Amino acid sequence: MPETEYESSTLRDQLTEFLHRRHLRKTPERYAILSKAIELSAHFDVDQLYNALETEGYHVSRATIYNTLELLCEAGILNRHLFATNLARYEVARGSHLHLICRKCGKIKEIDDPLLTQSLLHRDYDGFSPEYSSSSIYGLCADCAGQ
Amino acid sequence: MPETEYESSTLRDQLTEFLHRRHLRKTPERYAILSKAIELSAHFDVDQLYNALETEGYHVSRATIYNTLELLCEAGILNRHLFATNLARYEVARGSHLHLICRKCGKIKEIDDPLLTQSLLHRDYDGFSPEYSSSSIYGLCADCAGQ
DNA sequence: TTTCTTGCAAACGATTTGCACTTTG
DNA sequence: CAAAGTGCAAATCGTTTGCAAGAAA
Repeated sequence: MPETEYESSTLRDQLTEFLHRRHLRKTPERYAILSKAIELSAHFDVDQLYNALETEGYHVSRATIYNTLELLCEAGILNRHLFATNLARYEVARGSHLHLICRKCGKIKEIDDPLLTQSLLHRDYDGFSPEYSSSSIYGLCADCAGQ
Repeated sequence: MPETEYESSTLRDQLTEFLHRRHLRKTPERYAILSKAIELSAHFDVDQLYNALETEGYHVSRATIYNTLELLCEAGILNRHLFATNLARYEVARGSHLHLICRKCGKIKEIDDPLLTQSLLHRDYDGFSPEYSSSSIYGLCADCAGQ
């Protein structure tokens, strides 16, 4: 069984468990949105998800997408990010996030750093319970710095 | 001389130098906005700055505030952040930023960590030139976790 | 006097909201 | 069937933009 399918079914189970625990309904829209989010996997925004679903003939209103993405964030399945622009971006939750953000062209490069994440999430924050972290390094990318 | 005044004049000089270098004009609005930004110091948003200026009888249009804050970011005097909400927040640039963000009530607590910042800014990022960093830890604050 | 800035109001665009209709439990 | 969820369109609201009037160089 391919790893992505394994992950994907795990996440679906995670959603089912979450919906059950909160007495919320298991609608097809919610699972369709989760599947597409997993498929897009890297940072995606609401419109990309909307278009991807539309392309394969599956129609869901934007309002539902907004609702569901918020739900998936609460379930800890997705993380929501706001970088330079005012456009929310989502990604499947993984512990480690280190983003190199060019403040000129807005390009975002992602770097994995499990060690940093571990150290950020396992400190004592005096009552605050950490769930996930996101570190952003702002600067100039090679292209923008070189001109 | 109090430390804040010292810092404040340094930042004003920094702005003057920046405007000179870029052949931009030294308008009273730009200095008024910088002064108020320094006075607010912690995270503030456009409206807080606007109201603070308005309260003391100094009128500047929002458009000018937006323009100037962007300028101050380019000058490296302020940093712009987007946390949970879609509202840009600014703060006087300091190397270290570690934010504890409650994903329920949106409260932001700031923690200083010069060591973390140093380690983030002095790595080799393969062509990318880091300028400043911001780390965000998302989770639940003591109040929201305890209910 | 030339060009940059400002202010105002209109435009924009991502997100939210209200409400009638549909579906899940 | 009752309550929750969806779709649609209108409303919201932070931010951007166009342009005429004002100020810096």
